[in-house]
Amino acid sequence: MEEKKLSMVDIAKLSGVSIATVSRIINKNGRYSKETERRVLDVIEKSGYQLNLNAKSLRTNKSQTIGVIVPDITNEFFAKIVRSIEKYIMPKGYTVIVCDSDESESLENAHISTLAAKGVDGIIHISTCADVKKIHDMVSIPVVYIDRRPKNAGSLVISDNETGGFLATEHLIKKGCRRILMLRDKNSYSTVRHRCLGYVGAHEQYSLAVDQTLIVEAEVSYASAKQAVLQKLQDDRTIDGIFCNNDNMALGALHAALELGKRIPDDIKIVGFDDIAITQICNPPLTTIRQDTDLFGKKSVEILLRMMKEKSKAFTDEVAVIPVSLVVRTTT
Amino acid sequence: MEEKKLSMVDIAKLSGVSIATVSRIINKNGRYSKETERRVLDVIEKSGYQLNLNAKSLRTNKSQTIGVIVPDITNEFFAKIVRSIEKYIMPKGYTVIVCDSDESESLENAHISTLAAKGVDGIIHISTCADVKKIHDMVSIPVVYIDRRPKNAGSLVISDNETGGFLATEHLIKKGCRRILMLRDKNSYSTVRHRCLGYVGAHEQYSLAVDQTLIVEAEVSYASAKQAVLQKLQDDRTIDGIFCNNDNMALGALHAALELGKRIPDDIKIVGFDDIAITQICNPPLTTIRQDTDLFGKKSVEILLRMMKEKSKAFTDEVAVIPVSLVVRTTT
DNA sequence: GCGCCTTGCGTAATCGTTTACTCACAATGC
DNA sequence: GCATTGTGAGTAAACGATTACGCAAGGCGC
Repeated sequence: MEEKKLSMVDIAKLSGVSIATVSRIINKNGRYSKETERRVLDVIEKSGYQLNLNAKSLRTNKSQTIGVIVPDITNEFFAKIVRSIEKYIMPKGYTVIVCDSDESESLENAHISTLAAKGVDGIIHISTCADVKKIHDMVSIPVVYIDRRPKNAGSLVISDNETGGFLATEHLIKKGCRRILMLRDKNSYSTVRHRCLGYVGAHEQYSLAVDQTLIVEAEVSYASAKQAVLQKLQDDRTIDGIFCNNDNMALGALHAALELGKRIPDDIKIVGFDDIAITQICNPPLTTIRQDTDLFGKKSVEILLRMMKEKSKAFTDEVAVIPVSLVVRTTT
Repeated sequence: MEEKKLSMVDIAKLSGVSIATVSRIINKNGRYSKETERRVLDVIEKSGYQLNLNAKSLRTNKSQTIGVIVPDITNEFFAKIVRSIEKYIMPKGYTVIVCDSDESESLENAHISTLAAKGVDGIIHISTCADVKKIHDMVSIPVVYIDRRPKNAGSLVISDNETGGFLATEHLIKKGCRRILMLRDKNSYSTVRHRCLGYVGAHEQYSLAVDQTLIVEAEVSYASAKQAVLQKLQDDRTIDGIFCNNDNMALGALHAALELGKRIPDDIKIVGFDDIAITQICNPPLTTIRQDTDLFGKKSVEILLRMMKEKSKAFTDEVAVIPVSLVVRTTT
């Protein structure tokens, strides 16, 4: 039961070669005969030998591991991105360490510290910070920032949030809305700001004045959004459309409207953002702006791999913008 | 920019002590004076030195890291468990590597291999396998199996699924249902089987015959569940209650019923399982059996920590059963 | 037959820690 | 005053891999 873990030395002894040869065979580095290879592989197989990746990392100074930091893994949008990242980077031989920052800067820093101490080769980061300069003063690991765009971020993968905001608002306008409530996240992430810009842009394009009182803030939760919309709809009876910062909030808005006896989409039309699963399941199904989580993973992995390869040279920062699209359902 | 990473040797030199002392100070192992401690800590602070955890793990043969394997991180129930595990184990100084097995046995094995190679100290595992004997022949790491109960699992943390099935069914019976459809997951995990046992048990307790044609299988997805229920409700007009294997399926069932013009809960009553967020948001809100994800994390961490501490001695397998509770909402 | 390349291996240094031994010195007990 | 104990440190040997370097033997061209 308590068998000592085998090391390369054991394998070398058991197969009558040197440990250098064993290493070469395991890494397929050449300089050995077919015959020895077979013998050694045989011994490895039979003995159940397991390479010690810690030793390997120590020696080679690469860990074949990346860190992924997300604000909340129970948020379906983030979970889907994580899944996509794993899907694209595992075939390249990397392991992923997922960290949940719980939207807290200090936890975020703690995670970065341990990731650095573990010697991860790179990080994909959905950061809660407004400015990430401190992080880069602290550690020098390739980082790709995704979804949100903090100050001093190098490489980036973000959705085209402004266009998203524009498409949503334009859609509402074309459907006849003239008094469109914009329900935005209280936090001022770039995602939020850009969606607002799109909202304003659409108004300009269609020669509608932007009424600042129609831009309302709430927490990023169903409950808070519902509360805020209940309030606002009672204060302002002219509202005929709502564009929400994300689908959870949109759901809150939807239910607030229904609770007040509004008919959806006749009295009020609603558009969300993200295109998570509930949007198809809720009643009525929610019109929304789809973000391509698969492409998020794919692009960020692509860029990170490139950065890690060129680690020594100063890599150039890359920015990838992921297109969004309007998905029309029943709330508009 | 390209500063060489500092090691303990550098710190030792810079502060004029030996590297042993530096190590002792970092690990607070005693055998140094307050005075030297201050000096060394100062140097460390100023130089931005980062401990190399790979070297440490290599030397000590423990990695302060655990692996968590889940079938699908985008499933809110699993994501919440992961979050809870992190919450309870991070304060103990452990990092978590989350692996998504995508419900595939081979991916599961691949993950276990890398986790073993990385030298994780323990694993918390929601396994897709029916039997995990092979795994334990392969590696000898403490593992706590949670949620599902495979054959040859050692330590376990599972919900009281049978009681859950019983409570759900009893509730339906008490509300007047006599022809209760049980919509079960196609896969035959222990969770599924036990919920069925509860369903049968409640029938017996209330002297109702179990009609096998009322036990219907479907994939664990909204769409598949909806499809199956649409079909079944058209075939059998006598059905007046539905107990579903999880909330996503229950939502499918709910919408199938609504689509057929049934009034909920007047014509048909529905109960789900898990208590994920949508159950409160959907329309009408779903009665369900709540699983305590927080306790799942807490218990499994507790047991795993114990197993890791007693690694050398043969630890005794522990089984923790998490209580479930009925949450009554509007579908019943 | 001589130089030179290639192939197939082995030797030993190295990565950054931890820790078992030392050891000097001071304090304490009797 | 002498044995004992405790304190603050240093030396060096691991941990398990990778890899630069060395070397022998065989093949090849000329």
